Amino acid sequence: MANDYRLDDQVGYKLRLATQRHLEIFSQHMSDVTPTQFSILARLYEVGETSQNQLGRLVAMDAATTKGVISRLLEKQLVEARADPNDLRRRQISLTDAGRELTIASIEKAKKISAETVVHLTERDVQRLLALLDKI
Amino acid sequence: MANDYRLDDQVGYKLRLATQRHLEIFSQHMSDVTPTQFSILARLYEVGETSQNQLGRLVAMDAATTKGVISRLLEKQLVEARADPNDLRRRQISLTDAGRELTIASIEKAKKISAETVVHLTERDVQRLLALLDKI
DNA sequence: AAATAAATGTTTGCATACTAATGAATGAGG
DNA sequence: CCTCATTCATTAGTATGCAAACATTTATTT
Repeated sequence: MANDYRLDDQVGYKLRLATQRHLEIFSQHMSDVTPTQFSILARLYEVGETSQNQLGRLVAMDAATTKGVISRLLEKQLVEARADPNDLRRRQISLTDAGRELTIASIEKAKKISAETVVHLTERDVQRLLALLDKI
Repeated sequence: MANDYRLDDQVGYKLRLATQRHLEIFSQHMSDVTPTQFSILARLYEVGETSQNQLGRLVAMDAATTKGVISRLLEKQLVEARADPNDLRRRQISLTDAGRELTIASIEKAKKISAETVVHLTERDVQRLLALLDKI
């Protein structure tokens, strides 16, 4: 029977709505870069210079997607790329000074974004939610 | 301090990863239509003929996005559009016979998809997760 | 060393998604 | 009846995101 299926009760649908809400909050607080661009910057800040593909893997992003994101960050001069002398296939990516500054400032905003996203949840519920999402 | 910020612990990041996993499961089980297209079909099956904009709202989708999805469903002849005689701005959308059949069959697959997405969670945890996502 | 396999990055094509701007049609109020 | 804000649908522009095909380079096998 197809009558006992309610779209609104499905995990996937709710995930989409939650993500939608999160993205809305994100764009309100951070206008310089997109969520995807920020995750690249934040990871780059954590790990330092890395190859483009490796960086993509570190944020669970497709190689093709990563290329596009990096291109836009290059245009904004937030990251820079150089050839790896040891491996001619590789393209080493690193933060520029401007990129580092913006990343540090953005991380403070990101904390607020995360907090506002779960503003209707108790601290205990947040931990529970994160754990449940991990199991998916 | 930016040192106590871990990208991997953020709600937004985990939401993206969970969604990613879900989409992967989805595409494995349902190849005829995309998740977005399916949600339009499922809703249309629930509510019957509706205007395009209204339908978009019913699945929390932007009007511009909705237009694209409907266009592709029209090409696949799963839905049909007709002018509303009472309101010339409106475009009434409804399922074709083929669309209804595919929707009914797809709903069964969708149940499996939802189940597989939360396969690592207990029934109790699933309910908890859905409730927590609702609060976001 | 030659052949094979694997990794890296690029490009193309398709499908979301959102913003902003536009034009047509409608409805409410004066 | 007329104006004006609103609604509906479309279009253009930007940014993800994935699959598939490709060239280059590196690693592994034979």
